[in-house]
Amino acid sequence: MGRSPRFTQDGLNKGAWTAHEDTILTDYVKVHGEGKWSNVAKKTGLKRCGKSCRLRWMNYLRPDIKRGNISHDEEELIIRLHKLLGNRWSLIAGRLPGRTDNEIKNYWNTTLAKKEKDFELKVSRPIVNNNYVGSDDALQTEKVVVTTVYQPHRTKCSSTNFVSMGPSSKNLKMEFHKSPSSLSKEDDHNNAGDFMMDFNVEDICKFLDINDDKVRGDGGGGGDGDDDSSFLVKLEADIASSSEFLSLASFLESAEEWPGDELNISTQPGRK
DNA sequence: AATACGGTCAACCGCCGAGAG
DNA sequence: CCTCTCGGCGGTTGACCGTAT
Repeated sequence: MGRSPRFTQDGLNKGAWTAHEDTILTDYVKVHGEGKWSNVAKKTGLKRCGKSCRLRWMNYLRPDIKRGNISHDEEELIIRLHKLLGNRWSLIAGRLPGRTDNEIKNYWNTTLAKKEKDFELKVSRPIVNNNYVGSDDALQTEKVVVTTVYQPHRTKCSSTNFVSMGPSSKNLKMEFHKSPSSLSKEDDHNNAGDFMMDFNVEDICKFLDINDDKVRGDGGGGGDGDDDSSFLVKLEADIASSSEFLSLASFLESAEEWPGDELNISTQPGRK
């Protein structure tokens, strides 16, 4: 696999790594640790650029790398994460211990991309079936309403999920309620259509690609709710739809347990 | 047996952001 | 500020391999 060895004009080796080169690099990292990759060539005589050394270590030589086929569970998780995060392979890999972004990217491009459409329904349905009893049509109407468990009022049926978080919250518990208009009598009787989900603020921020300092407010800058207006606006704008909330729930449900601090959350009725 | 073809995956490339000077 | 270096990321390439023809 890979590429045959070849040399650049500046004498650097390119292409496939040899076992001898792997040994040199591994020994170097054992002594000096990761980082300072540009020093590897200087200190070991290895004719590889720093980037190549880093890549080889990260994608192949690291001792914690998991070998072998992607399991069914891992595959499902990749699909769900990709649905959420797109081609952000490093983030996806971060949720799969022992797997590298390169490996997941390759796996996606060679195997999963074709199946993507087939999987879309499968990904969303387990959550629907477990927690969100109702027809798929109800999901499409984007009438999920979000409140927190700490302020157990239900917002009025709205098309916008609007949530504010206190400055030190790390986890965010949300209750998802099917909108009253889409609940059948039987659903209502069984409290079906409601489910609760834990969210981690950092992940929400990663998901939304925003700075979580704005949420926590520790060390100055963030402050209380009033200072977070920009965050709230973005949150409202970016994950207003129920489908995205469900996707986020799906993602975090599949992640490991989050260490939870006491929450400091309030909700506001949806606006729109 | 020879060839073509498509899948796989290690490795490279170019871009970008952070941090140091 | 500006420049430079480094590390990280996603996209792409290309050698290898198995299978079909």
